[in-house]
Amino acid sequence: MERRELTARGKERRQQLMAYAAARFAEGGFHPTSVAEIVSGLGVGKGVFYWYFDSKDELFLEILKDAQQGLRRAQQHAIADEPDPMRRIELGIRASMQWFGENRHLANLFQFAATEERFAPALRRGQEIALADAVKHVKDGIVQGEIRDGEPEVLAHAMLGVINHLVRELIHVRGEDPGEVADAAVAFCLGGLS
Amino acid sequence: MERRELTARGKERRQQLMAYAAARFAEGGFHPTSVAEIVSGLGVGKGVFYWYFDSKDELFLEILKDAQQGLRRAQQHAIADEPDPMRRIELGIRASMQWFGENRHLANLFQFAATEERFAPALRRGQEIALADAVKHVKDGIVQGEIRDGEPEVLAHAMLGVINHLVRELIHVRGEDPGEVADAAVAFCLGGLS
DNA sequence: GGGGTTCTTGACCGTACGGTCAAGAAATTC
DNA sequence: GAATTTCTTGACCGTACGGTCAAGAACCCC
Repeated sequence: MERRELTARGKERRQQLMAYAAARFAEGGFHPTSVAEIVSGLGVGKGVFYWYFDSKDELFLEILKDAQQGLRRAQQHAIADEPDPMRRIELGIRASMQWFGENRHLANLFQFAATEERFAPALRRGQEIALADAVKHVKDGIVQGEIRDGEPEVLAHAMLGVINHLVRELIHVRGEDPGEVADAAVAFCLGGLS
Repeated sequence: MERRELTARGKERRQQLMAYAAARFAEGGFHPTSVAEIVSGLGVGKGVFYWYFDSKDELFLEILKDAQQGLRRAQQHAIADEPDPMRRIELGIRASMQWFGENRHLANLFQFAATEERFAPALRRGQEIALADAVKHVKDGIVQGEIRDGEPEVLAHAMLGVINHLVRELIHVRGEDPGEVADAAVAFCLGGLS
């Protein structure tokens, strides 16, 4: 979609729309949250929405992309200076938990995106990247003999499953501390890998 | 909702509607799949739908309840005669994978249900039961010294996370064999617990 | 085969939604 | 300060949806 250039003011509006819409989507669901609801909640006219986005779907995809980028950036930043694969895995898990702790509502959006065909491909693209990162570390760990031999992709998927689920159930629903949940996730995953 | 008595023929129709709707919801999403689409796909009039269900929402909740019951029944049946907690956990995992292998599309419905406030409570009720089952086995395992000390609920959640994610990504998306995926899940979970 | 019940039809209704657009306000540029 | 571009308004449009209902078909029981 050909996106026109925006001024600084315009970029801010765009961010405002995305942030507010993300919160509403996470709380009430994508479909039940109407465009009218989003703009009226922000006190602006409907035209504003369609000035910045071509459609409601496009907005959702942009939110999704932003979120995935943010999460990945947090992970990369956390493990940047760590050479040991096991430690990298641990730091990655902790960074993910931390990030989700600060962006609780986005877990809901990822979850929803997986359930609709038109959003699933976009979600998958981001997940493939996260998976590839994890797989690399697992392979390194196998080479070093710290991880039992097994299909690295399956092991990596298992870790993602633990992280996703604990984020949802313990951090998002039960409001537990991301640091403590991360301790449990790290212990479980490292045990599961060895 | 006061449900009237149904004849054998009526019960069959009801099942037919639920099965077909579940398949469509899983494939296209709950909201994008209209009632008109469901009935026309079955070659019946719209009145049939509203004879058996009060609303689209109620249908979804019934599908959800049925699915959760089916899964739990499969798990209970699998572990019925096994006294050892570790083996019970293993058999429970295998039974879950097996069941999801035969009901792939339902994983999507569970996923979606979690994202909308009006369905989340119903989903949660079923999950609490599954969690309680798992917690019991984990506690038994701790008593027996086969599982490291830790919050049983967190460990149980971690297992559910592994199962859910591997079902989605490996069985549903990649079409892998439930038995093999179960092997990996069991290995990862038992490692994570010990 | 008549009378009652269960089930089916599909046109119809009200509404709420995503999206458009002509008109104009603000900001920016010269 | 006029011209131009960026942004905003909100009434409006077409449509598709969930749900209703009067009418009737199918089935069942005596």
